[in-house]
Amino acid sequence: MSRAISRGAGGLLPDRHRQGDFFLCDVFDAIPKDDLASMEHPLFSLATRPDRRILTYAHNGVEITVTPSVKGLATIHDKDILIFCISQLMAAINAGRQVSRTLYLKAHDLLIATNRETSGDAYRRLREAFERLAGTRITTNIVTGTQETTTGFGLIESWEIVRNTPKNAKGGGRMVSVSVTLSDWLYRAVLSKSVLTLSRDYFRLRKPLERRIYELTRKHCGRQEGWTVSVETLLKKSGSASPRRVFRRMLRDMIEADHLPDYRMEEQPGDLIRFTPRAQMIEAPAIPPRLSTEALEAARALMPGRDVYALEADWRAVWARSGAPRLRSPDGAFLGWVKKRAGGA
DNA sequence: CTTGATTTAGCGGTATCAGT
DNA sequence: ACTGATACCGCTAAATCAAG
Repeated sequence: MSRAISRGAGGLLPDRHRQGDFFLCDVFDAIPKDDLASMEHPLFSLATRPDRRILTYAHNGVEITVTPSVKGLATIHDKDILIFCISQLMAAINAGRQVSRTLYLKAHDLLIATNRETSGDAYRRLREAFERLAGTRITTNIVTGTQETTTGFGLIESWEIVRNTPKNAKGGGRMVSVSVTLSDWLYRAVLSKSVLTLSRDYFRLRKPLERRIYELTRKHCGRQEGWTVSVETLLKKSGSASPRRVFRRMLRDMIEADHLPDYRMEEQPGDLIRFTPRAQMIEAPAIPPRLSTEALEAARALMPGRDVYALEADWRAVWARSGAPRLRSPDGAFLGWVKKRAGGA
């Protein structure tokens, strides 16, 4: 009854849904101010109850204001939805498919990938998440010479949930499709591929703070040998509203749990935290295997009706997962994997 | 200046609360 | 059940103050 993986202090969530890469898009990378892009601007609330703070960041005369709607700031859970959307978009781009600002998703996929329940209550929460995402407004003023340009935008522009009317019990009230229109700037940021690949274990992180810290480390440490940061600046970068001592306590719990994918964390004297990449991160990124069009055609024949490019993306994920081995025959390996899948389900 | 007492600030811990 | 934020509690060290 008890899953070993979820036992113990602050366990990881079970890995119930393996799929393609996930990507993170830094909101401010889209803003054409180079020195801003290098900064961290916490946009998403870590709190589990409505956060109605107005966040303001100022740097070199540029001011950024994040204003929540009455529903509160978008939370880091809501960001998961955004990550999912961006990842879907990136998968389509990488597969060479046509993309647009509006994407259509299956509600079930979204809920599973973001580690939510699939109960009826989950639909309500998904709805609220969209409201927070669309309601959180970002305002910037950029001064160039004698002119000052002030722009405002939301995290997503619009959203739509389509569900069957709950007339009969048969399929009644089921959420069938979700369409999300990303804001223009976010869409352009994804198109220009200014995204960061996240560990597939990202969604297994339970704590919001763990997710946030991972994002920060992913961006700041990357593949470097280490990153040392003071608790104070980490507190600021994370956007946590907790006092420093409570925040420090959370960090120590994180160190104790040692859940962070790709990175190891330790406390150092002087109120410092050091992040070092785990062993497998050091290796240079491997070149993904190329598949011939013939192999894709053969895969299409093996699993008719399936999107072969999605299959390819899935297979690449599995390949990367297994340590990115050098393949003598990528086509053969791919077709073998597809055959196994076609036979299984 | 030294001594002692009092306030202040920071830390850690625990309980509570409102969210998922 | 578990999270982050908050409010307490007790403890310690530094800072402040009031005489001697």
